[in-house]
Amino acid sequence: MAEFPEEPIYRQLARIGRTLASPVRLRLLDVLDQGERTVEQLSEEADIPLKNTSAQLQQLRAAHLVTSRRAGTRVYYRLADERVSRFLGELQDFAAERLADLREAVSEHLGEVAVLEAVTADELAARLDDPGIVIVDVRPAADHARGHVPGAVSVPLAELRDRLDELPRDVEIVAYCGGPYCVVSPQAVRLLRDHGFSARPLAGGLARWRRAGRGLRTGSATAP
Amino acid sequence: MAEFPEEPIYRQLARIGRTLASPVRLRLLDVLDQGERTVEQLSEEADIPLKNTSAQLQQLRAAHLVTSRRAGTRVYYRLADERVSRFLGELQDFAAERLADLREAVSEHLGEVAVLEAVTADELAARLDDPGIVIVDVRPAADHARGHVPGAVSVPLAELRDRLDELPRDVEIVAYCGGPYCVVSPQAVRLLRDHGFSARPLAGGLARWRRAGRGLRTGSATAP
DNA sequence: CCCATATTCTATAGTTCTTTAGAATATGGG
DNA sequence: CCCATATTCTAAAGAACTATAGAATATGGG
Repeated sequence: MAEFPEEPIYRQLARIGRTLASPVRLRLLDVLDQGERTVEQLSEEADIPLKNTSAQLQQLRAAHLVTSRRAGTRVYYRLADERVSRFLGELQDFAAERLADLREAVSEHLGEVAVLEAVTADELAARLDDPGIVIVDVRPAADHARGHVPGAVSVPLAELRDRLDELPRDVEIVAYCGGPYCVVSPQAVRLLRDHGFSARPLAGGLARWRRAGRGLRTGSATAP
Repeated sequence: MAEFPEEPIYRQLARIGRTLASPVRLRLLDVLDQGERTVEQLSEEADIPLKNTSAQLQQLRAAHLVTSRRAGTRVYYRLADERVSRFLGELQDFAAERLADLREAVSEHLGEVAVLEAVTADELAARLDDPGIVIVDVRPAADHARGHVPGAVSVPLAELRDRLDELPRDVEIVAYCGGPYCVVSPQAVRLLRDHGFSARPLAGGLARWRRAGRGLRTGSATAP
């Protein structure tokens, strides 16, 4: 056991690293970045056994990355603060930069098109007032109501096929969903393209938009 | 073993986390942030057994955080790029923000004064041309020659006691050394204060200065 | 007060990581 | 070509972490 004099300092730093060293915990953090969840919701949404979800949440809490509150018989977890979300984003960018295997896994999961042709948050921010684009929020309507990209229209993926005629054909459609590795918006883009629309996904979803310090709107919006 | 669909992505992210989960590796990264080193130099400077140093360097290289080059019979390691240094800094800030135990360990290691009364890089940058401060680089002269805060005078800690009369008594002295947890500049500050000087350390040392995107000067500088 | 539900705690098997000894490799000098 | 030096590879013991079963706790309702 190495015992250099700064060991206590680096041991503490390593606690953060260790907490970020588990795929399960990183997944939970990404889900929590979408908003507050109960243990059961997390378990279901992240597709992780309940007991393991609870156990990992204890570790996240011990590292002060999440906080919890009890409401009746449920316990709600959320990210400790907005800085955690930003740091997560930094980790993801940093990792993507240097691990080709990560870029490959993302490409495999989302599809190559979703990665290569994605609109960046900066690009979208610059074109918010451009009449040549329509922004479509393909998450469940409740998520849209809780906060969305300014001007974004809510068309949940499940309804998209039946509501194609609400969308204009002469402009570019930018579709987004929640997390940075969410497959919903790539699926929406594929569906739209199959029907002759010009569509691209938003890189990193709403999470990256928020992490870039971009504002959100709340409340509902009607179709264009 | 959890097997949610995004697992391959998060497994890759976790590789970076895992690499940052060891006190030994974090220490090695901080030493490498000071500049290129051979395995033996690292082992000695970080106070970690040679074989363990080598083993951990393999892992850092596998995660693409460091690169190496062979020169004759030595192998030199360095951080893979400047982004690694910045990310390290972000990790350190992020960890310090939420782990009271880390702040305590730093306080214990450096002394409370060094933490509470340190000059921030921003503050120092704003006062670079202020005639009311003198910046003293207390690292070995060779390190100073390789790069230093603009205007900084080289007075290695070992020589400080004998060169006190070179320093002005009517201005504030800012002393700095290399890494964020380096004890050399706090020691210099204590020595200076004991001799009636007004002195403060630079928070985070030259590492934080560099990570904040501040420029360096190279070459030698004479005493004030 | 007892019950059902949601979550956490305790204990443990299995896995992975760390450390280090000993063997192996690579380089330059004689 | 052989040797000394610096580093890495291989192997193995020990420590730490993950996942999960089973027991325990906390809450609100009847």
